[in-house]
Amino acid sequence: MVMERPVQKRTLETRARLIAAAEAAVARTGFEALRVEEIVLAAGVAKGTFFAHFKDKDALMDLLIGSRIDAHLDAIETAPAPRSPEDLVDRLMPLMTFMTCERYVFDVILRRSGAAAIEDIGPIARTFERYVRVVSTWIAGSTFRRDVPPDILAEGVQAFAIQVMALRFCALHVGDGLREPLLTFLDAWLCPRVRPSD
Amino acid sequence: MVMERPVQKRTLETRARLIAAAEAAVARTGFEALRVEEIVLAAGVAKGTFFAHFKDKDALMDLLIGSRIDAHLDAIETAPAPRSPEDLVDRLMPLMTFMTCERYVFDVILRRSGAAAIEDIGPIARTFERYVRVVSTWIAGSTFRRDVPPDILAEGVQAFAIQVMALRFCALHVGDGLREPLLTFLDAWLCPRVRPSD
DNA sequence: CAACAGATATGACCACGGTCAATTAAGGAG
DNA sequence: CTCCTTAATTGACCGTGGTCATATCTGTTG
Repeated sequence: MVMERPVQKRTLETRARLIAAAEAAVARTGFEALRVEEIVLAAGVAKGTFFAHFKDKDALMDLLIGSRIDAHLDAIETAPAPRSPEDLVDRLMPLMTFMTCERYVFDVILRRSGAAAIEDIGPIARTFERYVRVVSTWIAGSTFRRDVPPDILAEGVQAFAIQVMALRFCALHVGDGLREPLLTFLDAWLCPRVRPSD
Repeated sequence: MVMERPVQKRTLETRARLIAAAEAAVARTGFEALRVEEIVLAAGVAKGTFFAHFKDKDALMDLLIGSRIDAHLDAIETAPAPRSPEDLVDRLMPLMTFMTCERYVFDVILRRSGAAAIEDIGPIARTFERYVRVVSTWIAGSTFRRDVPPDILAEGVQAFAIQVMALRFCALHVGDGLREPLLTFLDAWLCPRVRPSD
């Protein structure tokens, strides 16, 4: 007879130990310096066990980074509709600051923001959908332009945010903050001031 | 006495052989499957020699991919100003198709599009500047909106192009072409139709 | 309880990018 | 031509992510 076995308690414990060890290591040395070896040693399991729980190192990163992004979204999603592009930028700033805390983190985010197959859509990819949903809702309740649907506008906001973050790691533009350039784009995107005769 | 020695002929030959071997391998199996070992064997040099010529594997990829992007830009830069967003999309399509020919290629492009230090700005990063310059020139000669400077508009075009290409590798949107979604964005970006009273 | 089946864990092993002290070639000076 | 300095090349070696056949554990069934 076919028996569907529930996940063993042991499994959850091991997984929790791995994640805890990883978080601790990140807190100590940041994301980039994280080594699978290090996690496995701290968690007291064999290397192979790590890969029984996570498809690869990126999958763990996805989880850790994704949960931080989610925390940022939790903090802002219930905010009222922004009154201006400045408002919008203010809300997005903490998230963007986190996303650019390390070059490596930003790379992982880009790599994981879209998944090749439905079955391996990871936490980060989900946060990207959520991001668009949140921003779209804000825009729907705002006084920004109405000639384009809110979800398209929201995707545009995401595109500009990524553009600006990428610029931050570019030698030519380093030192420029995130805020000012993003504001330039969002102002033009959300509040176009073309003359009607044009 | 201080003698500045010119680069030896041998060096150029070795470098040329490495690049030729790499190009041949790419033609055979694509970018992703490229192995340093393979290149080095085909070129008849030791592994260490490879890294004497290229900082790392990514640097070679940067070169190969960058030169292809440049070829695409060569082909379109002298075109006259686009009359419509459709026109603009048409011109950008071949380049975008190349950039998304392999997931790995797109990843390299993203990773290399900005350089951490001035001294290691690579070919791809340069093509990104060139891209913006070309599009900016087009826009300056077009009938698109005038309330935002052409170079900002051009950077926006780049941001949307990247957004759309990223979407292409996303399971949820696979199958959507590049053209239609990009057109949606560029229409809203370049030809906003807000009512003056808004 | 014993026997069993499937889920978990193990660690030796591999693939591949990258390093570096040692070696060899190039070509100018005498 | 020989000597000498610097550039170029070599390949054994390393770090790290990832695999997989084997061993162990767990909960179930009779």
